[in-house]
Amino acid sequence: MSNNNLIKGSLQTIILKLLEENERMYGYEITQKVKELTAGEIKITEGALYPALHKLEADGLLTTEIEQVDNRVRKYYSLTKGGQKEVDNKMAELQGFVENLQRILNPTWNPGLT
Amino acid sequence: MSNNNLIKGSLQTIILKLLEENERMYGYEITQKVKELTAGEIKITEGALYPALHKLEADGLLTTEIEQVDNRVRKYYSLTKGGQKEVDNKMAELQGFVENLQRILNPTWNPGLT
DNA sequence: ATTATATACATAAGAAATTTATGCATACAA
DNA sequence: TTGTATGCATAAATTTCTTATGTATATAAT
Repeated sequence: MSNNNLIKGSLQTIILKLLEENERMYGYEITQKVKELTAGEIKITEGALYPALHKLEADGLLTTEIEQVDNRVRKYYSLTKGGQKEVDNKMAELQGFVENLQRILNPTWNPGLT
Repeated sequence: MSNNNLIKGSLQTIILKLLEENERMYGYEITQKVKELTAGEIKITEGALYPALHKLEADGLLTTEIEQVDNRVRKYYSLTKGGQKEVDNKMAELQGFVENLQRILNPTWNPGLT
């Protein structure tokens, strides 16, 4: 994940959320999407992405379909029902953590502000 | 750090920021402060905290003073000049990361909103 | 007495998530 | 034939953390 040593542990959440929005995606597509959304500031490395995808699949949160496109193999991932539930859990967990972080780091910050 | 596998790498930022606000603190005090600020949701473990403090000191960002209080030893930490600069760097880095995370996870979110 | 909890430091073994490096394979441009 | 892009994958090493353990003092509970 680029030069950021921050927020290890959010990769699963990123994958799940992107798949909630996009129905199905393949690995390389995810790396490009993240790069695009963050103006190149966050780069997901293959060494982090593929093991994460395999784990989510092993945990029953994702399913795969393999397709041939232009003589190249693509492995599409999509959310299972369990995966769809897990998106909300992970998002709530992450949001809660970020709020706690704000309470620690930003003394003037108030969670009720709009 | 409690049951949160999220945000590994933010501990240094937390330590530096708390020391910017409090002039000087000792290890146990830091764990209690974080617990208090987050209503017990984030608990910094000793096994994470002390090695982190030692590393920050070794890197020249913190200095220490040992004192006896009620027959117990306390090791007070405070920011060096280098440490004071590093607070801003780490905070900017973390804020930038959180913004990028929002761009990925919250499609309707706009960084310019007030 | 002695057990538990709180304060206060520290280190070591193990687990988890990542980076870095490497490998295979196709397509296209220089 | 060299480099870049696409597309998958795994292994070694590193970082960062959890869990467990150890030392020590003080106080409250059993």
